[in-house]
Amino acid sequence: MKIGELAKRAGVSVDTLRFWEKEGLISAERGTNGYRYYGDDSLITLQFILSMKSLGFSLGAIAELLAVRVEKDSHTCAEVKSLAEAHLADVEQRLAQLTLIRRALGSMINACCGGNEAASHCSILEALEADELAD
Amino acid sequence: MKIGELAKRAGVSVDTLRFWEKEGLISAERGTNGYRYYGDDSLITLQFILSMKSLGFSLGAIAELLAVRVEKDSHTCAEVKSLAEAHLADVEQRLAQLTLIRRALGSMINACCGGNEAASHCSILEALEADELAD
DNA sequence: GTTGACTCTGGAGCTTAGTCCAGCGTTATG
DNA sequence: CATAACGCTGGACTAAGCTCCAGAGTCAAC
Repeated sequence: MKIGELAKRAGVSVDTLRFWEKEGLISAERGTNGYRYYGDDSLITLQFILSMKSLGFSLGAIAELLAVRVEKDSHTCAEVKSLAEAHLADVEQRLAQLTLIRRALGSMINACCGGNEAASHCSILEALEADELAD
Repeated sequence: MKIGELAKRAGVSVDTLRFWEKEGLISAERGTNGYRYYGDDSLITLQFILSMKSLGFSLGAIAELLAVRVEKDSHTCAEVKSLAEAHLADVEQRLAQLTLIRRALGSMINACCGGNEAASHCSILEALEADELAD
């Protein structure tokens, strides 16, 4: 498929796709006309990129994770493993933080009557502190 | 405490603190000399901001969550509750995505021998797809 | 075979989130 | 009481990550 269709299917702009290519996140076959042509696998890559981005990973970090596939044979297993382990530690930490925030938001929602009264005792910080103490 | 001490304790620059104040994330008492003075609660706010930032939330979204406390009486419980519910849905989605990525990284690490061989079969995308199928 | 939609490259411009002065006032220490 | 360290404001600058042209070629449909 051409860039326009891929962009539409992935929900990003063609400019973004060309930018991500320049940054080394995606790649494309080129026709004799100079056009970029993509397969369905590109869509999966894009969904992964969008996920990672929404989680606050930088394009550089995403490229690093993706690069392993592209440059398979130039990386040793040891390199890949330690890279993956570093990213896993990062992911674990984010999960722990998100879990705390989820609990705090849950506490706020529970404590909050939801009516038309002034929300005098609803604060994410108070909920976070209460939750952390409740451990 | 003054801005320099708060910055040091929170691990951010004084410029950043002044910028965040301008953006409505934090506030400070002012002395007659014009200096900003902070209490210990500011440190908790800053830790929350740093957590949220590392998870990819924009300053705007963080300000929105924090604003509830500051403007307590001008928000109804209903407003606060629906805001919190929207953010909770967002957090749940991030948790789900992170959990998938954690599993994929775990699979990569398991599959990867860790030796000096070429890493021909180690890819985050392959691991993700394998994991999703394995459900 | 021309019109309109699509693609290309290169470069300028924009937003977010800071970072870094300059020029000046304030505070603390020897 | 000098001087170094700290604080203030306003504004310029930066990096990341897009976004938007201009100018030119390509393709598809009528």
